[in-house]
Amino acid sequence: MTGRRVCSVARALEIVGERWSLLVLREVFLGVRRFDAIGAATGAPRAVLADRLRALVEAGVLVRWEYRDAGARTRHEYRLTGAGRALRPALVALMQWGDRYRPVPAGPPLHIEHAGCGAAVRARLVCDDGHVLDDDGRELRAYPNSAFSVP
Amino acid sequence: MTGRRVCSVARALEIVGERWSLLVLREVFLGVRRFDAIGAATGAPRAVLADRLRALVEAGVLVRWEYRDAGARTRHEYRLTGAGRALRPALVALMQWGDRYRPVPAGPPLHIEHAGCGAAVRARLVCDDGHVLDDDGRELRAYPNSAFSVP
DNA sequence: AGTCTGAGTTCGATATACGAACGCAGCTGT
DNA sequence: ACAGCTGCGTTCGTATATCGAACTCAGACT
Repeated sequence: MTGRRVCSVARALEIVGERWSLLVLREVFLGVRRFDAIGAATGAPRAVLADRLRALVEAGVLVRWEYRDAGARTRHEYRLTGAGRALRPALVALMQWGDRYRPVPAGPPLHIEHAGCGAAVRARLVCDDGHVLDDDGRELRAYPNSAFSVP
Repeated sequence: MTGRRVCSVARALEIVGERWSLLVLREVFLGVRRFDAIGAATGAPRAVLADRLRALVEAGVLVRWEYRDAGARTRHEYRLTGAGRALRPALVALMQWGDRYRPVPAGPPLHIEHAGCGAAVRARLVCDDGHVLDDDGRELRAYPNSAFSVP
């Protein structure tokens, strides 16, 4: 047994597993950074949105950035930190799963490509020797860390 | 604006975004397939677990598989479908984020490597021409599908 | 007959989510 | 100066979900 809070997926989901959190992050990735705009794009209730943004800032995934448009008062916007940007592969993986297994008639709403060569980009498993693995997971081997063995 | 249910991440999260769903799936990936075992490993309350398993089966991510141990009555276990296995990159991406940004003193609880070469495996963005992208996303270009433009 | 086990259901208490309404600060036009 | 607008939240009352513990049920074993 892997235990409860020992699981890394569980620790990640403590931050981004709340309802709306990942949708908020998706909008920030797309450049939507202001409270009302994020609310409109995701549909999250305002109170929940305020709570999620607070939690994401506290978790170090977003920062509240002060800015001022010409002739306007000081406002805030939310920007990704390094930890936030590191969530991109997870978000892309979920996006492509949605595109494939929950498609909409008009096709994928967002297309992502490699700026260098223009080819479509996907989240895949890659080993540190550079081999790109098959999606069926047959080339994969998983070892539990022995420090977590059941006593 | 990208709209609400138009977002592919949102459609994916309708299935796997409920509390416990991804943790249940992680256990099934690790070979934990029976109700009580999944419950013990995740800590999910039994009623919620029953509900999630039902939803995941209905969504085509798991199947309820009938089996019989020698001298025992018919039982059920939950197995991944193709759609379920396709969630592996998302799960690995979340796992490595948790390992990196929410580490535990003893180190990563699970190590994943390439069976062929033994090198560590990570979820990364790869284009269809085989280029592995940097994690900072600077090599990335995203286009909204014009069919979704605001009228 | 009685016990054990795996796989859920049921139940009352608590926590979260929901949408609508309200608050507030500071700019802008009059 | 003063009303109005806007961006960004907070408050409120209700609906829904989650929680842990207790209960059920079927079939095999003793």
